[in-house]
Order: sequence, then C-alpha cells, then structure tokens
Amino acid sequence: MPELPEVETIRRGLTCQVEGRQIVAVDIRLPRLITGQTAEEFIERVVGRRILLLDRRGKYLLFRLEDDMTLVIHLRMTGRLYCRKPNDAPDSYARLIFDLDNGDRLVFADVRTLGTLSALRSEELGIIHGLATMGPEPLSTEFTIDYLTQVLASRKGKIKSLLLDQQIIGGLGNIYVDESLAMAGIHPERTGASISHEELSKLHQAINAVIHEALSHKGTTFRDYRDSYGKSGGHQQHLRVYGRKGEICETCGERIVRTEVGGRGTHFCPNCQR
DNA sequence: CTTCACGCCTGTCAGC
DNA sequence: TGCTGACAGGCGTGAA
Repeated sequence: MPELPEVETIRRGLTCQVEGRQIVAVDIRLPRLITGQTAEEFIERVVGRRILLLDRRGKYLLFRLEDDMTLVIHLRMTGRLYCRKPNDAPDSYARLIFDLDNGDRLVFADVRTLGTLSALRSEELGIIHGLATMGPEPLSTEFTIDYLTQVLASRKGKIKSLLLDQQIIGGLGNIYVDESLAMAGIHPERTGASISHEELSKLHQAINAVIHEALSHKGTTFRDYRDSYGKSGGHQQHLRVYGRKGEICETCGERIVRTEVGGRGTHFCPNCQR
C-alpha cells in the first residue's frame, strides 16, 4: 500500500509513540506473516527488548531494538501500524499486537495479509533480498542525474517498470511513478534507453519534487492508507494523473487516460507525455 | 542479465 | 437488489 512518503509519515508518527518503550509481549494472530523464522523465534527475539530508534529504508520500517536486534516490517499493500490505548476498540484486521511497557499496544493490521515481519540481528539483515539490493532513494545524495543516466542506459524495459524496480530507485510505487512521469512529460511506455539527457534531468527533478510534495502533505490516501494516528494523508488533493482517468489535464486540457503497463494500472496525459 | 507474467490475499465498487 | 468481474498503493519467483 504505502510508498516512501507514507512509510516515512508513519515512521515519524510512531517515533514519538514507541521510542524508548520496551516490548513486553507479542500476540501473533497470523503466524505466516513472520518470514524466515518461526513465530517462537520471533517472540524470543523481540520480547523484553526496548525500541531504541525507528529507521526506514525505502518502504521497509526498521525498529532498532536492544542487543543489536532489528524488527523489520513491510506493509505491502494494506498493512497499517498504529498505537492503541488499552481501552480502544479492537481491530478485526489486527494480525500482530505488541504490548508495550506503558500499557499501549502497537498494532500491525493488514486486510490482505500480504505484509511481512521478521526480527534479525544486524549481520542477518542481508537475507532480506529487497532490503539488501535496494537502490538509492529520491532526495538522497546518491540519487543524482548521473546515477539515473547510468542505470537507465541500455535498458530496454519500459520506464514505468524501471522506476518501480526497487533495485534502481528505492521507495517509489505506482502512484509516485505515474506522478513523476507526468511532471517530467515522459510517456510511461518509453524504454529506459530512449530517454534523452534533457529528459533525464527533468525526470530526476520531477521524482524529487513529487516525493518532497507528498512528504509535506503527509502522504496520499487513495483508499486504505492511514498514518500511525489513523489520519489520512493530504496529497490526494494534488495528484496530476493518478486515479484521474477521464478528467482534464491541468496543463493542456486533454483527458487523462488509464492503461496497463507491466501489469499495473497506469495514468497519464497522452498530450503532455510523449 | 533483463524482462515479463503470475501468484499471493481480501475487500470494494462499477456495471449489468 | 444481487451477482460478477475488474481492480487495488508491492514484491518474489520462475520462465523465456
């Protein structure tokens, strides 16, 4: 579900809610969400440890625990993380519940149950392939025009699919890829190698601008996304093309179309994006 | 190595 | 109203 701006918004909210807290118990209601280890092993690694820091890499949340342990959580499509007071109403989609030492409960809820969790020592983090091979993130110093040029050169795949590849850029998902290509004026089915230097420069700028804007609006709530306080994002008011099939392009007045590219719903302006 | 299709799950919504 | 099929913000796997 969430992409970089949404996961970062969750991280910022959760930080004040859980940092310094000790995990005193875990209720695992759906053990298959624990990957790479048994539920018993997961419990043994998490219970009794304090949450020192909350990090993020791409769309992964990394809870740094005592004793060099990291709780790694990926929300996938419909995962949510939030803190619940002891008397708050239970959530029928709660899949894991962490009891904290102040009485609060950290809830991992997930309608589609595609999310994943694991508890790993630092030297084991490499077994999470998506984390180990993730490319640089938008707005980072490693994400430069030169990097983008080098990594897209000689690629025959469609630019939309390439931008969704987390090994190329970490953190982009379907919404922000469509939005970035719209801002850069690039058709989603162009090949990576066909993008000119001038367009690469525009694309680099657009990706950074779109992610920056979305962060400032605390993410996009298109359907399910909520932050750690249960609040919706605000960036849906600012989308240029995503979810706007048949509506008018703000730039040229043409109607926005929806197609399928690489198996993903794709929105673009056929006049502005070529 | 790169690209692409598919499976994983459950819920919602448009259209008939 | 009720049913069916399309679609959903992600990612890993395996085939070509």
